[in-house]
Amino acid sequence: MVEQLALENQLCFRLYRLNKRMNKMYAPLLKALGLTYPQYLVMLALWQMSPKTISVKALGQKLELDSGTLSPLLKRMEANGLVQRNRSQDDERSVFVALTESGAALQEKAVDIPMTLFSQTGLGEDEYHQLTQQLDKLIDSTTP
Amino acid sequence: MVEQLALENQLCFRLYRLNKRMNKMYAPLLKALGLTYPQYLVMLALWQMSPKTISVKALGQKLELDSGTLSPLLKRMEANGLVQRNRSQDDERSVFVALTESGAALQEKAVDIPMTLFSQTGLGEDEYHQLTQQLDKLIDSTTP
DNA sequence: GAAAATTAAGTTGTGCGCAACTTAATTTTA
DNA sequence: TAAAATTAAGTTGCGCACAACTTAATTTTC
Repeated sequence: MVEQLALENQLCFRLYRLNKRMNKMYAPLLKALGLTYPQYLVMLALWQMSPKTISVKALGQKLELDSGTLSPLLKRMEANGLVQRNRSQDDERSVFVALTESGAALQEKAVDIPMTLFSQTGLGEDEYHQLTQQLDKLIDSTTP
Repeated sequence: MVEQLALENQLCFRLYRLNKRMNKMYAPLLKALGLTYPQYLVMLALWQMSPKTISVKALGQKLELDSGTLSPLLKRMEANGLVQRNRSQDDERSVFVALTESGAALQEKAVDIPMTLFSQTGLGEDEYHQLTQQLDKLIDSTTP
């Protein structure tokens, strides 16, 4: 057996498992808000820029998702009353996404989520910041 | 805006993006072998223990996947001639997964993948090992 | 040793995630 | 300015990933 092919030695497998575990830690908290994890990311983006709106294109660049993922996802979020979609007047190819009132109001119920999750990781501040730095380095070196 | 809710400050978002980018870096290499990324993980597990076989249950524990994911995935892999599935004689509830000849032979074409990917990250040995240590720490603190 | 509980694999339904494609609007180019 | 190229969103098809459930086999309990 080639050691490099061992499952435990794969960086990608670590990221794969961690990402799934994170998802499972978020799931119960987000379910209480009626959100899936990628929908939560959309809400984070919209809360952050509210009351400004953002095009599907720009949202896709922020979240690194294409229209094949975003279009149906945003449709579901609109059906759930979280966002509204409006075609741009300037350029009728573009669609802008805006928070509804209840979508904006949901932020209140979400403010504690990051701290709750941070506590659940059991990491110290230092370890946390070290890790984010390391991840940023790798993210930079894999710019799409 | 609450700073903690900012998209850029989320550890989970870093992991989410990195995991997706990793997948996209692997995709073309794996496509040449007729594998998807999770199928590659199954092959890594099987190559590592070959010629011993493994139950679907144990494979699921290794990869942190449940039967809802593994059953159809293994069925596709069997249809592609990579693995065989056999119900255990001892316990007819269990199914054991074994490499076919061509599945085992595929390892030769995969040996260079880890090194190729490592090169593409542009990370040094030190950075790489620091990162894996950090990730292991977090993985440990989120044991399912 | 028969009923109850547990276990392993598989099925169903939903939501991503993306490649490949379509449609319609806008921009570029000749 | 008319044709060609580009762009934005959406659709289709496929493969995960998982919750919730079903089925069948085994183990536990009384």
